[in-house]
Amino acid sequence: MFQNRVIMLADFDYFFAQCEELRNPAIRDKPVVVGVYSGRTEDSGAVSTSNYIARRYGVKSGIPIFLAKRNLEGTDAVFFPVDHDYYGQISDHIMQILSTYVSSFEQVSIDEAYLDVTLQTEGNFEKAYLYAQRIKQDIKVQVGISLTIGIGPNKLVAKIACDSQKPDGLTLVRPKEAVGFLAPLPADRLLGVGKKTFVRMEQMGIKTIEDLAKFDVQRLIEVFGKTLGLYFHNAANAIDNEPVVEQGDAGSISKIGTLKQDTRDLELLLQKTDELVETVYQEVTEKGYSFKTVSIYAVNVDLVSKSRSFTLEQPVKEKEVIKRNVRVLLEKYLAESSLDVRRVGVRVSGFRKEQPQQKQLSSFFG
DNA sequence: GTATGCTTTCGGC
DNA sequence: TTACGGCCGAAAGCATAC
Repeated sequence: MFQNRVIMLADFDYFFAQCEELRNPAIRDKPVVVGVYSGRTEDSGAVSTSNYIARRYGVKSGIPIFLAKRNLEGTDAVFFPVDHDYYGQISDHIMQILSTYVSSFEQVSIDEAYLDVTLQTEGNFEKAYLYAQRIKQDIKVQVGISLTIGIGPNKLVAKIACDSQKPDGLTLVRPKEAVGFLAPLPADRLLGVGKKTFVRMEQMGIKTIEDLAKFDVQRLIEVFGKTLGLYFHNAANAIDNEPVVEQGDAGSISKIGTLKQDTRDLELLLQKTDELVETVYQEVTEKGYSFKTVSIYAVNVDLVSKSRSFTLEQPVKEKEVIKRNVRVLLEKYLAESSLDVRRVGVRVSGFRKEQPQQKQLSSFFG
């Protein structure tokens, strides 16, 4: 029908902090910091998001809250604890509006979504640019939130286009421009290229996406295997056929909590994990899942995190199975470590949806 | 030999 | 003399299956 797809990535700007600005517009010209408070001491916790004014003071996602306070001393900065329910409501509202603009929609997180607007724009990138302006304006008027949109011929290019200019950005990369747009960027900007892979690539003389695009495919396949080698070659040449599709449910459910005080006492740890198991189990049950893998997670006093997991032969759905395995995994972990634990977590994954009946099987045999 | 699955760690938000 | 969340999927490195 059309020569190319038109894909957008919409990313809500500094989302949690912008939600707080929306709730209380008087703070818009102040540094705004949203953090997760662990409850241990007054300022124990970490920054989740901050607005761009706070970022000028080096206050960004992940740093300790007390450090953020220190950096912002003498300013009229305001701090908030995360209010996930409120941000979720605003996110749902925006997502609902966005989804009316597209033929395919894929929410990737609370503040990001891919839009396939090929039909709506008739495959025309000039129309797409105007269309994106309209979408941004509509969200601004209806919800009061600004967002950044990247437009490209596929998800890969749309994502990198989006990253290139924010907040309140709109970046268009036409099909003809895509290869040149990616060319100067470091190869690790591609999904699938982590630290180790990037080092291996550098050793092969590959630093930029352009280097990767020009590299002999056969040799890429020899080094990284057929699947990855071909994927790298295509991605570097701005070829990506991943469709925009509604995401299924998450692949894992986990709960993590910070202990009142550090300990390596099994029973004290179990007190905390039992609480976490209750919440995890409730969610798993609501979704009607069976699960195959149980994991524990521990952050030691040195802030290094460790995990242990166990996969069952068959999917099961009993709370007792989680509890039993959490105990075994904690025992195993404590035997291997000598440090006190600061935070613990429980994770279950490997979900199967409960099959209420076996109708599907008949077609398989029929 | 390549694909898939499992475990642990990493990193983005 | 420090200091620091909670989640998720991706990445990495093996082991085993096909």
